[in-house]
Amino acid sequence: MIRTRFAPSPTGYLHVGGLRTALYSYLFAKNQGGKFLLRIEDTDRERFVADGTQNIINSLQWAGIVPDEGVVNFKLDKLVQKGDKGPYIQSERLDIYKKFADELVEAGNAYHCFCTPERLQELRDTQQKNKQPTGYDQHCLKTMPIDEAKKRARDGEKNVIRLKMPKTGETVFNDLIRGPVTFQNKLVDDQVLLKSDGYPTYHLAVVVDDHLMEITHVIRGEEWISSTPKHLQLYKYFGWKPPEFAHLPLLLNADKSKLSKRQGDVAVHEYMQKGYLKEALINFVAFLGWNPGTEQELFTLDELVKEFSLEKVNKTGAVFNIDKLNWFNKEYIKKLSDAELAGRSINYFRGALSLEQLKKIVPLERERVTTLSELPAALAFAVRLPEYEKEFLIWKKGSIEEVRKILPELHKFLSGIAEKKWNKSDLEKLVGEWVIKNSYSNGSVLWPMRVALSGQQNSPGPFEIAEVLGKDESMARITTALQKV
RNA sequence: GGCUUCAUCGUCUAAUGGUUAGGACAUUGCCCUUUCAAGGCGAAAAUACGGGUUCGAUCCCCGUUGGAGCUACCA
Repeated sequence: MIRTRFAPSPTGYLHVGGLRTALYSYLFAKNQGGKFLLRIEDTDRERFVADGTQNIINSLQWAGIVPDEGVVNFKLDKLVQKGDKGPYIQSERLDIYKKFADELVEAGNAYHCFCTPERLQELRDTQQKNKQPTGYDQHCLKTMPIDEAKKRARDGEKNVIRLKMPKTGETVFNDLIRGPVTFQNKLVDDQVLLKSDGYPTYHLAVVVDDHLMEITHVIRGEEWISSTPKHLQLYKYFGWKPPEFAHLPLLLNADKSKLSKRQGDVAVHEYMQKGYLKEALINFVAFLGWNPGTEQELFTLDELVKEFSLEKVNKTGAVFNIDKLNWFNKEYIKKLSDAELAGRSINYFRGALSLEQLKKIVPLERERVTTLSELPAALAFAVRLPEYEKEFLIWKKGSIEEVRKILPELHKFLSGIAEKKWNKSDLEKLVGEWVIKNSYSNGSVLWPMRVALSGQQNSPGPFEIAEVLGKDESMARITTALQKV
């Protein structure tokens, strides 16, 4: 049984890079008929963000990436966990990590270290100055008898537990995306496994949990490649079978650096609030580093599940290009029914319109907006006629005299049209015939009619507006125009 | 500095030891058109560089250059 996990750290809100990592893990698991779990890695108390976990869960839920196991929900101010391999929140597993760390020390595969941060910093500085690789020099291991170290630790002296990395040979692993990756063991640092505050570092916790939770495939960001030999060494020391690893290429800023807050929005909820559709964000993010090899570009989540494979994930970092996202969003807005569109955008209207009203007017602008949040401004003219200059009514090839002549005639003609014919196609036909009969040009009639109805120089066509507005409101707006000229 | 890794249009990408190097977004021209969109048809735009291997390399190998990641008691 394939089991993957997404294991974010609540040091902030879920960002789009994390969303993609979660998505790929989810897609792979689902494609293989496996399980996808969510684990919260909250071992960094300094950077802990109180509502981070909640935000991560909400964002994933919004996107439709639902974990089968682990932290599956946030309800009534409480995290909901599911599964028999929990807890799935690392801060609730401290005793487990402690036990395994002690086990390593007992076996001589890890050791207590009492070095001060100052000494460590100094060490790094001189190593770098001498063009040496950086890393702990095993000072405490070499200079302190094991029993003394254990005693001092037992007596409560502040210390950390470090991994005792073999200093010969090499560690090789076969990355599912990159192929074999090799490291010289002597260059791998004696990483801290258990911090002096009793919390594990990522390296210990991730190995222990992935093993205990029976994760078969670790799908994570490329930034973890260089610490993978440490993880592999831990599997070896514990005598556990390591999972497969797939390191995903990074998401990049326009300048090709690792995607960061500094250069625009990165949090999923920001896109949510701006009115990007989950379908668009998912589709877009899925295509950053993966494609099906065909020319199909629009994929639902289910279709992605069917098509996804790690073999088709590429190795190069991908720039997060908002123009492409915008295109996807427009495509998906076009696909929604009027009712769905109205439902998804109603919150942006802050109660100003009912769902029924919205359903009616939303077709006017659906092809003209990029995000849902643009809808209230775009549709304002349909709710209430804006103030406008009478010059707006003059077509570029026309004149005010022409408007003064035609508009009253048009008003008279329209008022004679029956309510039941007051719809886009009938109006188009009737007015069209009327224009021809009077030998007017389309523009000299349609332009002022459209401006009269919308109060704007740019807008949807006059007939669709007229239908949405209804006869009474339409006639009232044309009367307003008449008064202006 | 050290280690790891990557390299096709501006961006996301496809392709194969032999192609006019394909598509999408963006840009741009034309058409449609009362405006703005949408739509239709076009255009411009890429294999980083240098060596090999080969009858032939974008593709395989080596090097160079460039980018990125890591280099914490952060993940």
